[in-house]
Amino acid sequence: MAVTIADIAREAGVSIATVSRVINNTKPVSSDLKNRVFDIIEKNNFKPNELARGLITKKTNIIGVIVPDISNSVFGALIKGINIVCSKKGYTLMVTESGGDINNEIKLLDVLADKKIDGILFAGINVNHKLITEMQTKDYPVILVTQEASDGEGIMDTVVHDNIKAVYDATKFLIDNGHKRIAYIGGPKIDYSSGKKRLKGYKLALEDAKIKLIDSLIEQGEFSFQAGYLGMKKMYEENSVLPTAVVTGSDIIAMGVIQFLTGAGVNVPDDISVIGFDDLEFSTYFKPELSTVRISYFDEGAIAANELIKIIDGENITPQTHYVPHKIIRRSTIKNIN
Amino acid sequence: MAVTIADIAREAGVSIATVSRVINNTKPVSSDLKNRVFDIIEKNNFKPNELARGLITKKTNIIGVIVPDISNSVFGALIKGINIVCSKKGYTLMVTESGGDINNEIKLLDVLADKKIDGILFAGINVNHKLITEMQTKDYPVILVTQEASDGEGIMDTVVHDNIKAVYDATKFLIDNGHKRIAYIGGPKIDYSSGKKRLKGYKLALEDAKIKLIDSLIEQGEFSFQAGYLGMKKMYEENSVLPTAVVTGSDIIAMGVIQFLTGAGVNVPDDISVIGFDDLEFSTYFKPELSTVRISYFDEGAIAANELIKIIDGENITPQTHYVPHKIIRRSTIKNIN
DNA sequence: TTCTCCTTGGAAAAGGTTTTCCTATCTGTT
DNA sequence: AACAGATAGGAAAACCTTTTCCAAGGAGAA
Repeated sequence: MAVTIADIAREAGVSIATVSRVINNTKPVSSDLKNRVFDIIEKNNFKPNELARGLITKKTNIIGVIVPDISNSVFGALIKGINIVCSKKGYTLMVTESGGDINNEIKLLDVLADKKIDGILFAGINVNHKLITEMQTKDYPVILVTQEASDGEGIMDTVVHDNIKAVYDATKFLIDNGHKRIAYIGGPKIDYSSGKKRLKGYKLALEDAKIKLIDSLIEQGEFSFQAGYLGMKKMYEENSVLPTAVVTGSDIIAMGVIQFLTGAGVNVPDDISVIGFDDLEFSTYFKPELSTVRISYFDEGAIAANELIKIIDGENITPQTHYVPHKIIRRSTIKNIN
Repeated sequence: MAVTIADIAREAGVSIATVSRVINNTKPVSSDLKNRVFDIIEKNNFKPNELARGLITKKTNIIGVIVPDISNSVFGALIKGINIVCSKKGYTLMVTESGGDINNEIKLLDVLADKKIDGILFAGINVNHKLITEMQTKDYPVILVTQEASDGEGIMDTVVHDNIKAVYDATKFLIDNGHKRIAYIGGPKIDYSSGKKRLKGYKLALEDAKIKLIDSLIEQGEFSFQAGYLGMKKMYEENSVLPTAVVTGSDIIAMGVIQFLTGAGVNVPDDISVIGFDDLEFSTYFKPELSTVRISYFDEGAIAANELIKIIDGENITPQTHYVPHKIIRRSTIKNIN
């Protein structure tokens, strides 16, 4: 049988209340007594039962995390960032996987609620209105990370990278390197998804540079190697004149694109330049080494966790969107054709 | 205020005990009454407080996970496998990261105990005697995964791949392809670590094929790209006659090896064949496509989780080591020189 | 000296369940 | 008709804390 606070109280010859006060330092106790109690606690290796404690304090020091895919390295980095700050501040993580399915996400919101978590960090694929209203009925704080809410700006506290700006910068980087005929192969066209935002960044950059948009130079599909390969293949077959550069929605897509190109006898970067997105650890090892937009999902996680803990601690914070900076990383897949 | 079981009892005009029985189906209740209570529960969206419940049943339906590195894709796959079966069986995961540090691991064992988890899945780097004894003082079951205990075979229930056999097979595969001068570049030489086991598999295979061991063809270091690169570099510089094939301790190491080789003008696989270990998703995208030993960390996680839940459910299981099968995957980095 | 206020500590309620005893009713058997 | 045994439900203890309310004693002020 585990030792309880009552055992300590008995052995110290004081009341249970006093022991509790010593532990939590919640009311003055004479230092003599305090030391005696501490010694007895130490000796018996007593640890307060966190279930009993949570039952009354309504705090568990557990933070829930919902991600679409645990084994995806993007979310691996995110969770690592979250964990670094949470563990430092005495929180433990409850990690769940939604598969990106909204019904699953809603269910997980409840599963975690039942565990009495203190708050949730939510990484969704498509954070739509239904999801938002669902979150707002809960009695714990939720912070969006990785992905903004589809509408209702300013309602949810959010930590993301600026998808529009990032792809804008990537595209502009290619333009600055002399490219004019620039293709885009990106993620799915779900409303308000990051895929859509990234496409917008691409369009904006072309617009600002007064470059005309060519529909046949835009492909959208999954965030996968396969989709990159197929997207590039389609574009290759349907266009008599190829682009000189392609902006992609992720490193994985970029790799698929390059795979096709190389197989088709098109040299990267001599014939076509390619830029990825994310900067996976692996992108350095890829041949040719992938130029990309570096996103620190680790930082996103850390910042979001910090923000959530502030809210849990009762700081009154007005919801806002925090942008974590991105950075263009030049490696071997971009050629300056100026 | 959340609705409690007392509220339901009052509204139904029955005792709290009855409501509890209806919920848990723990004693016969007339079906009329049962339906009435269920309706009221539904209407009020009542969910039993899991803290209060856990306090008395001593069960939380939480499983703790300890891994060295959350963002490492090996552990990502492991956790995904664990989660698939746990979530299906009504358990939620509490994931923690140890950094592979033993003191941290010991601390986490307690942190999770304080959360009253029902059991732990432990993936360590070096599961030594100290750790084992520590685990055995706890009042929850622990299953080792990914990594066996250093000594005391048969004490801990364990789910791993057979490191010795896997590298043995990899080495033998090269031998069968006509190679005789085979190098090994693997993980660190910590006692009882997987690195050491893999080296043993390599040695055994050579021995069985009556091939003499050459010390200068063995390098051990971190499980990293860098270490692979440097290990191969050292070997390249110190040996006047190069190996025709190299067995590596991981895909990442293999990539480092190939990177160096390619840079030094040595062609893979024409001049030197290389085999990796793990079969990361990425190894297909690597150029040349990496031959490797496929380990399913996903399966390891799933099997281990199943095993743990059995134990939690009270099945009396004698500790044993479960081996999940591996598989040689031939891609483009091995040449048959027969 | 008397009164007030602060300090230290205890008793018991509260938090929300499950479970152990009981009791009363009903069914079926002889 | 009488009795055993099954069935249905309630009261209260138990799980282990924190916290509220109260009391006693001591210090300082008038």
